Amino acid sequence: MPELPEVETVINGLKPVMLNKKIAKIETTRKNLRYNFPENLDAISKNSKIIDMQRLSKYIVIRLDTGYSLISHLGMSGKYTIFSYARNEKIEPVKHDHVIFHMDNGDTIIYNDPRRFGFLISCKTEEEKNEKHLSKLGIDPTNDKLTDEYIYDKFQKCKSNLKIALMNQSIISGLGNIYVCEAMHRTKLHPNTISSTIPHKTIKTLTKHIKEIINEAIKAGGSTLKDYKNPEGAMGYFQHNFDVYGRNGENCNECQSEIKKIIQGGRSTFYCPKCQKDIELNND
DNA sequence: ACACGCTCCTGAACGC
DNA sequence: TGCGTTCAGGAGCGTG
Repeated sequence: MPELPEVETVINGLKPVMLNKKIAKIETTRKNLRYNFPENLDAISKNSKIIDMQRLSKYIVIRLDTGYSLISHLGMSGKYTIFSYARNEKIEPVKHDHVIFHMDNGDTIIYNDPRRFGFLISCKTEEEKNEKHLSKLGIDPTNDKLTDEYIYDKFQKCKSNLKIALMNQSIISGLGNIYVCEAMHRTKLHPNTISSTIPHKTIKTLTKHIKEIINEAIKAGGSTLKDYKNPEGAMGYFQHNFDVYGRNGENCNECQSEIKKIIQGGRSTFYCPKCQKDIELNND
């Protein structure tokens, strides 16, 4: 599933064919994904030029010279596929193609999303800061402004456990289930630890690990970008080896203990009961 | 103001 | 073999 590093990979793959290029037309094959497509999609995008593209958290923001921005989210299963006109790539429509970007140079970019948790919405570029998805975002892990002081301060005010706090997009924006699990494991913190009880020193290590893990994954994504056309022709998701995510029942790489899966906030958490101790309770 | 749990959706992975 | 059931997940939103 696309998390921050995958979105970064996708936007880097899209930039060469979209940034500073003109959109002839955006075609949609249904009314909506998670939300309805913008009613004024044609008016704001037809014959417009893409003047900027930026990843904000897990959102792809496409800024047009009409003064509007398109906001794309990949949800669970969203994929972009590029068909290059210059390279004579034949467009092959497949099930769940929902949005087709016809560029004026003949390139075609298709958004496909089987589960339709993704979306494409728009707002005026000058009103991005007030857009409901973008307005409440915390600090991105790739941003130097994400410091241990910031996280420590936020966590001091937080009553919830570490897993929930790290998933809170208004504190750190862009961290998802996978990288939260990995960061807690690398820092040897139990997912049930109450956020406010974690010492500043430990938060410092946690902050370092969050940045490390995200940067490693972005780097891994970048290295696969060279041949972004996988057998399906879709771009973006690279295989990555995780220490705990999805590995319940398997052995911890550190201590060989069995990795457990618990549910927190309705979502799976994977952790090693031996490596990851609760600071306060020192329990399993 | 916070913390839950529900909701959207499909396909993969099971179980009988 | 083939059916039915369960589950996964981002994030807004409604409820308690």
